[in-house]
Amino acid sequence: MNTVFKALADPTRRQILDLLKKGDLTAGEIADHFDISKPSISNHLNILKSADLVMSEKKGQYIVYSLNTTVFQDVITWLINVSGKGNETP
Amino acid sequence: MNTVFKALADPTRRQILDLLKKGDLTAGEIADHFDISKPSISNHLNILKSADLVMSEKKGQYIVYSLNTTVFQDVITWLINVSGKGNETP
DNA sequence: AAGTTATTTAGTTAATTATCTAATTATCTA
DNA sequence: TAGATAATTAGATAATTAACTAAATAACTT
Repeated sequence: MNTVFKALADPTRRQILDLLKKGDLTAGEIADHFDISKPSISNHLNILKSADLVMSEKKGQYIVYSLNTTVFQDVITWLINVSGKGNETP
Repeated sequence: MNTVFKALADPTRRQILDLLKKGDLTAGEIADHFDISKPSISNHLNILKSADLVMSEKKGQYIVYSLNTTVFQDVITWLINVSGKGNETP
């Protein structure tokens, strides 16, 4: 859970997720959207992958990244739980 | 928005939010739950306050902290948007 | 097989962050 | 008002993180 929050705490990584929302992309295509070196983007992708927020699949010479939407639900649940419920005066 | 994600990216701060979910607490009461110095907790509270995740109110000698639930909704919305919608092949 | 392209790994550096101790400010009580 | 308690601010240090360049790996093309 901490890994996920840490991964989400960087604006570049959130932008990457925003890009992938629109469709799958190769590592290179993702890097092209940023003014950051490819190795740095590679590192960000790794962090997102470790947090299970994205998946990667090798397609020949390319590596295609895509969103893994399942983990988001856990974060949403935590947030709803901490913010929404438990506030009723019993 | 970045401030909020950064604030949520620390386990101690998330624990503080979990505590406040159950009810308001003074800075000292919060610090008592942790093995960390009071100044460190004070710093964490400051970060949570800057992110508008908590509010503080001076009650005499004490400062009472409480959850500010409104900001959580923005984070939830972002997460739902990035994970849920936009995946339909149009 | 030699060269080119895509991506990652390794190693380094600079910036940020979490923590600590010590000192300060403010409030309460005897 | 003097002493005790609550919380913060200040300043220092250690750990983490984001970024870079250079090198390595893997797959495609001619």
